[in-house]
Amino acid sequence: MTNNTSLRVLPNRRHLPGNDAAVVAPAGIAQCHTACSGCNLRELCRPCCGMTRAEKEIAARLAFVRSRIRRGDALYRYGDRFSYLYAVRNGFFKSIAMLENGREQVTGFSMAGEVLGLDGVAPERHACNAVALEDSEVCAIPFAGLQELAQEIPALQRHFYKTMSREIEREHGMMLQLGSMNAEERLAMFLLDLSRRFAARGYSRSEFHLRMTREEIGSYLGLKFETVSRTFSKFQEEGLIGVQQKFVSIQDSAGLQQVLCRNAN
Amino acid sequence: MTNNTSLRVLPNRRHLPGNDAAVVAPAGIAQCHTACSGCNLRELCRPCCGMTRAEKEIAARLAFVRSRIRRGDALYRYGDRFSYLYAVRNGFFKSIAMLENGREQVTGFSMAGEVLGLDGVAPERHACNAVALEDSEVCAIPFAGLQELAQEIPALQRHFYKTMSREIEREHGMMLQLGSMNAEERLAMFLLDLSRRFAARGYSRSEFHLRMTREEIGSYLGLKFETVSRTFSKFQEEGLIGVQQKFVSIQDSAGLQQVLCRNAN
DNA sequence: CGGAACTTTGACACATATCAAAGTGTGTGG
DNA sequence: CCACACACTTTGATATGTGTCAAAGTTCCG
Repeated sequence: MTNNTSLRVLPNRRHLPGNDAAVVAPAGIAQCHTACSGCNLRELCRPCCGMTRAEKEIAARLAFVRSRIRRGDALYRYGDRFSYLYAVRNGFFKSIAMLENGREQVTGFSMAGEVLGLDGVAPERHACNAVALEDSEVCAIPFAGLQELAQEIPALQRHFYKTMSREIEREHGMMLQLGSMNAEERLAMFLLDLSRRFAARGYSRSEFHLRMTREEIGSYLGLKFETVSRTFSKFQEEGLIGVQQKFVSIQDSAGLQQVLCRNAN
Repeated sequence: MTNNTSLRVLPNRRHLPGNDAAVVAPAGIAQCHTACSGCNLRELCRPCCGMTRAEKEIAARLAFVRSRIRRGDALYRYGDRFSYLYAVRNGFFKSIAMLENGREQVTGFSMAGEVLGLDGVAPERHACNAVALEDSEVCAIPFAGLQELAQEIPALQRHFYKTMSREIEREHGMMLQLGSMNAEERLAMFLLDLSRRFAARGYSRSEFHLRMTREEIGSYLGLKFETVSRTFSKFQEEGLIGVQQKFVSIQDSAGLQQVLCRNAN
């Protein structure tokens, strides 16, 4: 059923403390110098805008490792050594950060064309778990190689800076959301954000199915799952959206946007 | 009173929409190729560990512009063109992010040795206001020059990556704090974080005075200022800290740390 | 000295959490 | 293919933490 010529399944590594020799790309994974044509990665792999032909040739040197992650499996875990950035080719991931006392929280959802793993650059270990919410494919980009290459190609360097800075921006936005918004506003922003990102990838802006549970949404938004569920119901009663389990249709996008304003101080 | 030979005061620019020609470093500011000896910057300016003598000479090419910011003045404002990163030499800053609907929130406090302005890299405009909470001095580091230089010096490049990644880490931590902690836990973390940062700079770990108001702390932690005040009082009653207006003494650091655990789910 | 900004404290309101129970969907093994 | 178990979702009743409003106290600064 699976095509093993160029893709392999990453084994579902259980995280054992101290076990970090067996890193993310086991020897078994086939290396494929993909041309990346047809890949819908938008952020990291495609600084083509600013690249000369020569630079593109250099870029071809960088060996991307593609791999499949099955639903429920971890792409990486807290404490794993940081060696790769991951560009999501397709599928859907959640990132989970941990605090010392065992508390954890979903810090983000990643879909096709987005980059995972930036959290690991400074500590050289991953600071969170990344788990696939559906069967997914990623390109593993060796960070050391990327650094070398960026040293030669200023456009790539700039592009990478921007990717990181955009992540900082995104988190600023989340802090605003978590720090100063009520449940309705948080969920409205969440839905509008998903809608925008699906649209940017050519999917419907108004109908999509959620890959995550109410509990995961709640964790991400700093709410309990019951509150998420109630707020979904409320939006539905108000005619803003239609919900049926994981299927969501946005019926009044402008109305959702107004939710963000109506409680503004 | 002010020594104008090498330092000048940045004029207090009121932000006018569309006025971004007059950027952060007006012609009047004296350029000083500081040797940075004695400067206690820890993050950006001093990747000396990995630098050879030749690299250090190259680094000397990068012209840092030092400037003073008076209490209450903005180092940069939302929408300003991004040209510089700022290393805080001394003093104290708050960063304020804005949302479309006029809502705003303190997203961070910066003290000596920390870097300000990373939010501007991707959008090429600053995404928040940075305001001095006391008379302060910064080194303005031209980002374009830094990029060029980093192109030549891999160690600097890596150092800069790490600086950005550390900022991402910090914001993950804030998301956890805002998303899953109650008021006591948030304030305990805040105090312990301040304590640690002061200690790292050679100041007392147990006694310091807050540069920010209760309202600014509240904005940062996603709480109202009354709640901040009440929680301070509660900690004092419990013997964890002593508070007198802006002066805080940490009397039971371990006890504060236990606050973080006692409500852990 | 007077006023402004900030802080503390109290009383009460309200949003969200908590606890509980029923309902729905989904996948698996017989 | 059905039946069962499990995970997830919805909804209700109640509890609680934090927000809101108000007033008095403190500090700071002109």
